[in-house]
Amino acid sequence: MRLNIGGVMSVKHSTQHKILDAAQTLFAETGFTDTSLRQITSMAEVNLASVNYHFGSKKELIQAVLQRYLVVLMPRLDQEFTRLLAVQQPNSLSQVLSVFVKPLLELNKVHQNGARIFLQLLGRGYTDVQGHLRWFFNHHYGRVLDKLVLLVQQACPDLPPSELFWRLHFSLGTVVFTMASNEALAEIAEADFNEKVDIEGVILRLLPYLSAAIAAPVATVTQLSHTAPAMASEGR
Amino acid sequence: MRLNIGGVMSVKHSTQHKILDAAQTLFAETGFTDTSLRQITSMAEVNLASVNYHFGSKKELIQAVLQRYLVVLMPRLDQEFTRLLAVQQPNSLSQVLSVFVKPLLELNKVHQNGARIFLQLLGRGYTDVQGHLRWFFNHHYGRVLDKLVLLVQQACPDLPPSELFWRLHFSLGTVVFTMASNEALAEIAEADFNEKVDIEGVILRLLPYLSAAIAAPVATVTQLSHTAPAMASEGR
DNA sequence: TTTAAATTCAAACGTACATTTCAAACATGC
DNA sequence: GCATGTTTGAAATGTACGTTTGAATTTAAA
Repeated sequence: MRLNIGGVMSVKHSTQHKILDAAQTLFAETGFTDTSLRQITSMAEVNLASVNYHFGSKKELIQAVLQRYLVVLMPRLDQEFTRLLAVQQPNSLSQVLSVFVKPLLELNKVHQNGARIFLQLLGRGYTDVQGHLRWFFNHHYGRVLDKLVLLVQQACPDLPPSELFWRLHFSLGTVVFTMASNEALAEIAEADFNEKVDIEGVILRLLPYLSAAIAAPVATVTQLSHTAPAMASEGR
Repeated sequence: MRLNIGGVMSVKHSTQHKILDAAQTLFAETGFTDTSLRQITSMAEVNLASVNYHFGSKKELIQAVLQRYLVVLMPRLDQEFTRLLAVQQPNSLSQVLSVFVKPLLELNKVHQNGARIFLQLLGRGYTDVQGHLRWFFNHHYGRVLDKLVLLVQQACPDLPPSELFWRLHFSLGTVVFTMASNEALAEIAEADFNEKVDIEGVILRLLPYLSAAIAAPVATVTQLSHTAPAMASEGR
């Protein structure tokens, strides 16, 4: 029989567990498409067929790897969002963004380096094609993210909804890309600035950056046309 | 014989040209690894073997696709950077970032939707594994980007170099991710806000966002430890 | 027109992949 | 200890890939 992903197999590292551990590492490093089941089962020291036996397919394995973190993270985030929404006066933007920090870092309890690995996987999920992952995210966790939008809206009442939409996606891009190339960046940072940077360091560097970015003054039409004059686009 | 990428074959669409056009579209949509030469040659309506005949390998095709834009964009950027570096008093951050707009939009002359396609390809180049592309970028255009760093440094003299390093990469992520998912975002924006958005619109929305982000106040140690208290990380 | 090079073409090659198969090993409750 | 259900194992299947080949065709110079 197969499945039973959420169940408590535990005790000694089961085959499922070994597969998940190897898969997340390789997926985070190399992306989903560029990681083969043979690499995974070889690193996990299990038989090739066991992936399809336990998870059904590679696609479902990918989702299982993400689920392990999402089922921990999203309820925590939901709880934080709900708490912030309950207070009387609106929260500041940096307050809103700060609630990500603890839940994310608690992913380190799920697995060593869990926070980094999860964010890398999230990045892969958005940049690799993997259409099923986008659907997967929205279908399961769309409600939670709606609360985030509401909170940011309250924190930045002057921001038009469409501008807020774009800026939240800009911010998602910042996080996701940073995490996808995290290893390379951390290496360079260490070599060039002699600065050891862990995932917590990166997250804390992101906060002021994103706070300022999302709350930036909206460019007026005159400013825009002055900044980038002439140049008729042929595009679209 | 093969190669002669920069040459003026023109007249009627040559096989090389047709391959490049099809390849850039598919690469931008699906990424490098997930696009097969068979898809490309089928869309281009040329023989499968012609890719290897004209470009040598898939890897070299990828580089050729990018080169078509880079050879136009980078000298233009270099010229703008040099101009800004020549003026007496330092430029503001938004002045520095604004110089990207025109050179980018001029890529629409290289090919229809060239600016969007190039930025999407750039994103793929950073997020897909493709180690050779990172080397390719740095080797050919590292000098130009050094000037950008210098300009931003002058515009934000209070920013420590390591902080600047991270923020520039955050910004790269913002741009690259936005462009990679540009199509999906533009669709949503149009559906939800009845707002037609082209590549120029996105770029102009990015400017104030990035300006504010890069110039954000640097979080002090006390601020950091207050924002995210306790929670000892087990990571790394 | 002849000739040689450049290009196209259909076919094949070798490799790697996800997935399936089915027998063997293992565990578990009776 | 036997029988039953679960998990593993080695091997094979079929598909898709990048690349190579060599003959056919087109191009362009002599």
